[in-house]
Amino acid sequence: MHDLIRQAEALCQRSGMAFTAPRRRVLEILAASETPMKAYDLISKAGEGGQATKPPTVYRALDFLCQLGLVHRIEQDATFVACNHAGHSHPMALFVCNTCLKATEVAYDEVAPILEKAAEMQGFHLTRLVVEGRGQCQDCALAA
Amino acid sequence: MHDLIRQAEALCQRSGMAFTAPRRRVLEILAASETPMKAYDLISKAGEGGQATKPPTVYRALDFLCQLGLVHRIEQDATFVACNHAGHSHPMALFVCNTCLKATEVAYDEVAPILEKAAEMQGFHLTRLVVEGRGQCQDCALAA
DNA sequence: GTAGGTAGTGTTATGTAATAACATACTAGG
DNA sequence: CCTAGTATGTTATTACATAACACTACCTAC
Repeated sequence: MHDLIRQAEALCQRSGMAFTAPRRRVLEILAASETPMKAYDLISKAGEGGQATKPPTVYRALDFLCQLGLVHRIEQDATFVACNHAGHSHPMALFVCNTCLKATEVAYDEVAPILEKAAEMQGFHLTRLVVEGRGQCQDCALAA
Repeated sequence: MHDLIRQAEALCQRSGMAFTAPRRRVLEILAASETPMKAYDLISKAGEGGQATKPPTVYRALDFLCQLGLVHRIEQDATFVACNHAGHSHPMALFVCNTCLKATEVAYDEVAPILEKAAEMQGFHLTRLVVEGRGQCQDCALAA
């Protein structure tokens, strides 16, 4: 979990971007969370202790972290989750458990080319692909 | 386009559901639109002419139509689009053109099993799958 | 060193998306 | 009838996201 912060620092330094206080704060909170978080939970959490934190501050940090691939936005429910496989942004699907709400990352390297091909057959050229799922994770299946 | 309305009527009758005025109105507007629409555009459009239409009315209609597979919600940007392949809700991806904003539906029957398998390998059991893309459609590629 | 550009943050205000909660109407079965 | 089920109407509010502008820090070219 502190790994992620160090990775972020390294990544920023390499690409000449600033790993500023609000960006660090947002990433720390997300990294510490078991489950994906909603933006406004993040905002109020970020405001605890220190000075009040307003929406644009957090949204800007989130945009930055998403671009670097350190954080993913889950479109289905507008939540954000820290990425384990940080840095190298290869295509991955996010599957969210309906019970415990934890997100599981699954690589879909095999699938991406197929979808790209299917799109090209209709003349459509893909630049971004979102693959998300819902269901039940292993732990919750065993617990049931 | 009126096909879609007739299909909806038939589908509702078969399953004993009511194809009521607001549901029809929302589907008509979506069917007439070239591109996916945002909810509040729908709301104001639905309110033109007749009596004012409030958000819950439209959202309820959208929920209904989505469940029947007559309409799809595009999670990336919270828009709604009428479904050409209505009724039989086989898995399909929605690819949205960044230029003309039109949505193209692409079946991914081949891909779904692969993703399900990849998920199962991590003990995750899928109940819902979202596949969405962004890029450039054929028409816009040719026009460029 | 200082003028000007770039990148980032702080702050106010507002726009946009979605739903809770409750009242009302229609309709089919007993 | 009347009542259970289904759907709509209405008010209000909650949640998600960004526009616009002021300010600071830093860097670099003259």
